[in-house]
Amino acid sequence: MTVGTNLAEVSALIGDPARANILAALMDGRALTASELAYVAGVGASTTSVHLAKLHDANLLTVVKQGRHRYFRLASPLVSRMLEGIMTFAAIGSPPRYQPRTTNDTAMRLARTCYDHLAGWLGVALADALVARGHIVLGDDAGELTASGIDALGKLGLAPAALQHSHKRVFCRPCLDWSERRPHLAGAIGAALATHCFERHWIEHIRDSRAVKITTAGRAGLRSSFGIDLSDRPTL
Amino acid sequence: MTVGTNLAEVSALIGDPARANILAALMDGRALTASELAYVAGVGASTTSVHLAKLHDANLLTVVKQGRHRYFRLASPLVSRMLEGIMTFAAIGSPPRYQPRTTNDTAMRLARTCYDHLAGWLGVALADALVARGHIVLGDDAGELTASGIDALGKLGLAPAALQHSHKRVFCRPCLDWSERRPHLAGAIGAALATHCFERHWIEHIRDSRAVKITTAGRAGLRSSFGIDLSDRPTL
DNA sequence: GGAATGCTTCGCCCGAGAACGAAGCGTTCG
DNA sequence: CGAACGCTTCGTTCTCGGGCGAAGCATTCC
Repeated sequence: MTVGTNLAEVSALIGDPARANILAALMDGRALTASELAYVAGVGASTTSVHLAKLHDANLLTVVKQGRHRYFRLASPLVSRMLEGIMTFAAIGSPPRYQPRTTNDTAMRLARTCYDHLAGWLGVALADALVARGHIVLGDDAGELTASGIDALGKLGLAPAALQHSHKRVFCRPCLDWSERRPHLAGAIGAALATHCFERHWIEHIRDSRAVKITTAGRAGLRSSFGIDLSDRPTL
Repeated sequence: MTVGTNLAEVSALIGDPARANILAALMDGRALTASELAYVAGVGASTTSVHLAKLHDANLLTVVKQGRHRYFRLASPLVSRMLEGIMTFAAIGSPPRYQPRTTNDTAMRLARTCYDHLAGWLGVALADALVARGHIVLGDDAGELTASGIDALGKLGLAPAALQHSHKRVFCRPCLDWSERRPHLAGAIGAALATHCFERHWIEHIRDSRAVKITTAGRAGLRSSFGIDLSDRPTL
């Protein structure tokens, strides 16, 4: 069976804990060096080298040499999607078993990027707020911006109507959040909202992570614009 | 790393050739018995039993007892999506290496179902035909039915306008075809087209497979309705 | 130039887990 | 009721591949 074979080969590649850690660390699209990846993988440099070679051979990673460093990154958005698909199942479809929380984990669960939009508690809260106010209607597979939504987001300077009719990209769709297990907003509108938050410095990237920090200005802005209350959330 | 661990566990589960064959065989949503799965897995009954138990424990499969048979099926659409994601990468992102073709493989590549819509050569040809005639505009991530498309599909009795404004489901989106490596049509419109073809007996399910057979009536109908020429395609 | 750094290659060890066959248990058929 | 069937459990074997450290090869720093 040629189909099953490829399925098995690729999955087996991801199925090693060290390699899975490497791939998870690269999920946000950054490029990391072999040494950094050895650290996140939790194994020695020599072992990591072998793993990276395999991932590279299978076209999961691309590599660029820079001086005496070798920077690895995910080879394509296809790889990200594949990994996100597996992680989503692992988080949602799998039995809710006890998982120790790390500090970084807490930050990731509060707010992080997912491709170009927001995920984590914040991402879900944002989606909830827009749905609660009748700005967005969300289905299982797609969503729709209502007239009041076009109006409200327009007042924030987002010009959603302009995005709405490009068919290059889905305008509004739910994206299952693996930590909250509920949908957040993806598609053009999700990206626009994330950009908006970054531009106003409501959120900032946390170094070496997909997690984002919610600034003081962000706490105020998210409350006044969307009614999102962060007072009972950890400051980190 | 709690995230990477789950990723690895799930992937390792899929990463065994026997289990991958089992999952691939269940991809179309049918339920198969343990014996049938033992056959597709290519291992003995006892070994299969262990594999099925693992897949079941991890919530990838559900099982229903019926007499002395145990029927297994994929536990949820989430599992299908995950597997489709991996298979897509395996087919597209991986190096184009030599793959021996089996008879069944040929049928699968000609026409098959992908969830509820059509894939394979036929699926891509259908998408191409609609795009070429200006009925559909396809982007990377979404697609749009044009006025001429609404008109043309309406004449076939599809009432696309009715489907278009339910936001429960994406109306039209491209879905990367792993055998053709080009997009076919998914979403509500893809499903409607597939249903249309089945209802008119243009295509029929092939027993024990996701592959579909194109009937003589189908060859005529696909040509007259969409200009799809199957004369140089194998009859099987 | 020499030392330090980053990464890879090699050889070895070792454990996890996939496979099988035999035996056991429950269901159905004649 | 006995036989056949479908599936699981058990015990054993054995292979694959991940792990490490030492050594080797680049590149860069001082």
